[in-house]
Amino acid sequence: MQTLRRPKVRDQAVDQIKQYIVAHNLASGDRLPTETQLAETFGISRLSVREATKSLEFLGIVEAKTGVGLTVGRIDMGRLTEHLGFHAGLLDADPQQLIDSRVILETGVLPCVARRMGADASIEQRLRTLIEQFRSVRDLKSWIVLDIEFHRTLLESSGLKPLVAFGDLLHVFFQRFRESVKKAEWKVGIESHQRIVDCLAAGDVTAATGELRQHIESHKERV
Amino acid sequence: MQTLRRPKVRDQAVDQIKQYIVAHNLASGDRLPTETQLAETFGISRLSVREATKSLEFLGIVEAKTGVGLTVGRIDMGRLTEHLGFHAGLLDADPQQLIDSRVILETGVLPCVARRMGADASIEQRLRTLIEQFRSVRDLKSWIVLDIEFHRTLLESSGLKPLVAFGDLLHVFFQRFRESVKKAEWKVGIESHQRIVDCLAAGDVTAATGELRQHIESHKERV
DNA sequence: TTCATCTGATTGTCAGATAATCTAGCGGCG
DNA sequence: CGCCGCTAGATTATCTGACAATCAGATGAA
Repeated sequence: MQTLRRPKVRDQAVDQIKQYIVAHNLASGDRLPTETQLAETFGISRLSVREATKSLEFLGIVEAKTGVGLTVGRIDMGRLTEHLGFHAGLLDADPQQLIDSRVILETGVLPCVARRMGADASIEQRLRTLIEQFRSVRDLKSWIVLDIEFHRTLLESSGLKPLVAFGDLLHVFFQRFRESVKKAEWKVGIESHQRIVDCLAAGDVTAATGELRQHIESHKERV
Repeated sequence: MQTLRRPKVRDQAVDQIKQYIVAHNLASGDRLPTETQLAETFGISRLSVREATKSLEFLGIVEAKTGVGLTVGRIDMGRLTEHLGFHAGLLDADPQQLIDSRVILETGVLPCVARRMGADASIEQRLRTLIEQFRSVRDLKSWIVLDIEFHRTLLESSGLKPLVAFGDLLHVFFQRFRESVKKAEWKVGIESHQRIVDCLAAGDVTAATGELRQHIESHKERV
């Protein structure tokens, strides 16, 4: 039997606010109508509008300042990670699928990265600087930060912003595996990063792809 | 100067609820106290508790059912991507990047799809059924619906849910070019779909990849 | 001009009330 | 005994009205 449920007012409000942002082509920092105005426009109480804006604010889609008003915000994955990662058990994603997705995503951009690397020397420079920083890492926490940074930079080097955004999201769900990385594996990971950049710089995309695949799939052993 | 601001009640509530989940080691589906009880426990009004739970519900950390109560939720990537369209990486992305991202995403899953196709005949069946439906299409609107359905099915065939979610998101931003597709291009697109499935069924991933790349990149002419 | 102050606008929080919805238990009926 | 509908209680969903806290800009004095 299909339980037909009345659509909740607050969810409608969420959709309408999002729709408002899109329709008016608002960017980060732009003003939104006040809560009262939104309530009147949508024909609902201010409280329902509030629940909607508070939800959107939680994700960073809107920002609210006391005495000022609502503005369009900017989603940052750091905050998202913080809220979602507090209890890894709640994340519903198959580890196997996460790994495979990352492999496809990151190996997929390599041809693009190699091409741009040839045209812009600063890209290789940036990656190599990161690898240097790895050598002075002492604790797991900073290793994780650097590892995420490295893979993010790799995606950024492709110049494809949508994939960077998606990569960030994957990392949120990936976090829990990272925490079980053993110290012995750090060194292996660093070497692996090194080889990937070397291959790319040499224009050998195939070798870089194989190396990166193996690097990411090494997480499967910890599942 | 450091602007010290009074910590907001609902943010404290959010933290306390998260803390409650961790402290009691609750898993997905477990009951939470009622809103009233939480309000009393935290010494705040029920409204503030509500704003906190609604925010957490938005992310999927908790679930609220009318007449039942609050339970701990399960965070899935699909829900998140649904709201993540506002991420700067996507809003700012130019058409070129969207196309390139799609190429990488969809060609990336092809090896995986071909592999699964060999093991499960229903996958090929599903794709071919869609191609059949294309032949009876009359207007642009239904062609678009079918086209999206085809590419979604392709991604689903890989079994990688995260990529399906991301593909859905990309399609939202892709919508605008689709509407300028000329009728003459329909037929080309349909033939293209046909060849992709044929190549996959024959196990020729390389040919399928080339075909699919060309198929998606044909949108570049309309930018 | 420059600075302190005032004022209006806007969000933040609270209290109380009513509607909608679900679960569980009760009782009737075959 | 077992099944079914129904009621009662619990719980979230929504609304109304009110007041506090905060901030940006206007106002006015030195």
